[in-house]
This record gives sequence, C-alpha cells and structure tokens, in this order.
Amino acid sequence: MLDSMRQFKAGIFHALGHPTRIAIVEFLSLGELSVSQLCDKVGIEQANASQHLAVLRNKYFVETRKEGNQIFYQLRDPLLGEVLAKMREYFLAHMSEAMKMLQEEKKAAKQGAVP
Amino acid sequence: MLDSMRQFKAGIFHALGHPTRIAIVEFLSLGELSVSQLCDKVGIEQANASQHLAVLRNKYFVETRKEGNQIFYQLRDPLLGEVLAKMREYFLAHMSEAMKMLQEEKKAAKQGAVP
DNA sequence: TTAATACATTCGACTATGCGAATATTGACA
DNA sequence: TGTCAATATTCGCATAGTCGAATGTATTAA
Repeated sequence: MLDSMRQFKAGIFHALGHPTRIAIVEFLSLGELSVSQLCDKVGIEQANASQHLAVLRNKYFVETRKEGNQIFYQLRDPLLGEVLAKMREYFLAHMSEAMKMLQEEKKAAKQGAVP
Repeated sequence: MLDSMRQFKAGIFHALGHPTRIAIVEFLSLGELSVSQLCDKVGIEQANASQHLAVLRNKYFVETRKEGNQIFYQLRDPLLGEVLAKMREYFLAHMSEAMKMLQEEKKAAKQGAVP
C-alpha cells in the first residue's frame, strides 16, 4: 500500500517532468486555452500537444470544456499552482545551482552535437 | 531563457518521478542513511540504489558525508520537504482520484501480465 | 601487501517516452 | 448528405531510462 502511494506520487511528478508539460501548465495557470491556442503559445505540433494533454488529463491536472468545434483546457485545482509556487521558492533559493545545472546541460548538449 | 527555466523545473520533477526515488527521499526525510541502509529499507540492489542516488545528487537534492568505509546521504534543503508537504496536501485533496488511478494502474498491469 | 567491505560506474538487454506523419473522430455548416 | 476545422489516436522510429551483472575504486583491517 505504501508502495502504491509512492507510485501515485511518482506519477504526479513524472507527469510534470517534461518541459513541454511545464509550459502547458504555466500557460494554463493564466487562464483556460484551446488546444490550438496552446500549440501556438508553446510552439509545438497539434498531435504532440494532444499527447502531452492526455498525460495531464490522466493525472487529473486539467479539465476540459467543449465549445463548438474546440476544446478548452484549464487547470483543475489551484493547489497545483501552490505546489508550483513552492517549487519557485525552491528554484530561487537554489539559483546558483540552477545555473550550474543549466551550464552542464548545455555542455552535454554540445558534446552530443559533435560526434 | 524561459525555456531553460522550464527545462530546469522539469528536471526537478523528473528526478522525483520514480517510485524508488520517492521512497529514498521519504526515508531520508527522517534522517541520514548510508547506502546499504537505504538498500535494506527500500528493498533494492546496491547498484540500482547508487544509480538513483546519482540522479538525486545531480539535482542537488541530497548531500553526502563520508564516514570510514561508508557514505551517508541526507536531504539538502528542508524546502524540498515543504514541496513534498504541499504535494501531500494535493494528494489528500484528491484521494478519490488517487484511488481511481491506482485501480486503473492495477487493471493495466493485469492486462499486461496475461498476453 | 592482501582480502574484504562499501559504494560507484559501466555494460547489455529491455521498456518507456517523445516526436511527426498518417489516420480517426467529432462538430459546424452548407 | 458532404466538407472543413479542431482535436484525438495510432504507427514507426529514435532516444532515454531502468534493471541486474560485472567491474572499478576507496577504505579498513589483518
């Protein structure tokens, strides 16, 4: 049972563990958006957006409203915003490390790009 | 730059997006532990533990203390505990959904197990 | 120095995830 | 009805993550 709970928690984090989904959640935290609006803002293909939205739906992060032809997504619980706010605190408190990590990621990306 | 920030955030969530690492963080939140102690508590192989600890180290979630032959791990920032506490609130507020998700995961696991 | 212990890293196999292209579904409207 | 527009799903491929076994590296003790 404990293990199930951990699986649940990990699932939550995992769903937020992709930059595109972070972007989606951030945009939605400002208000509801249709899929095509999200595609524009985030800058991704429609199919890809649907896939990421499916992940967020499966974890009950978002809910949808159908209006004619299109579907509007919005965040389901302001608590999620608070979690992200706590995360922001964490980011600020560890800004120097954040920068270090970003540097390292850039380095790794460059190495990967010159094979 | 915004994108880098999102990558950073996603990296944080991603690092917590695995049940084994959740377990590790939960045990460490009670106090520091050596690797072998963690292996016992979590119930995983030593190599696997090292791999997961490497992920947590790369994200600066944990810090280490060497004592003789062994290495003790502890959480690095109580803020992380607060993030997890917020998450706990979220879990409690969505308990019914959590159960639903667990049911679905069990179903999927059973289907996968009878090919 | 050698042997043993504790931890880290690498390796190979497997699984999962992400992407765009193609395809399906649904609703609006002529 | 047929067609278009918006969204979802499926498919094939490539990449990344996970696991245990094997190997590497320190550190302690004999």
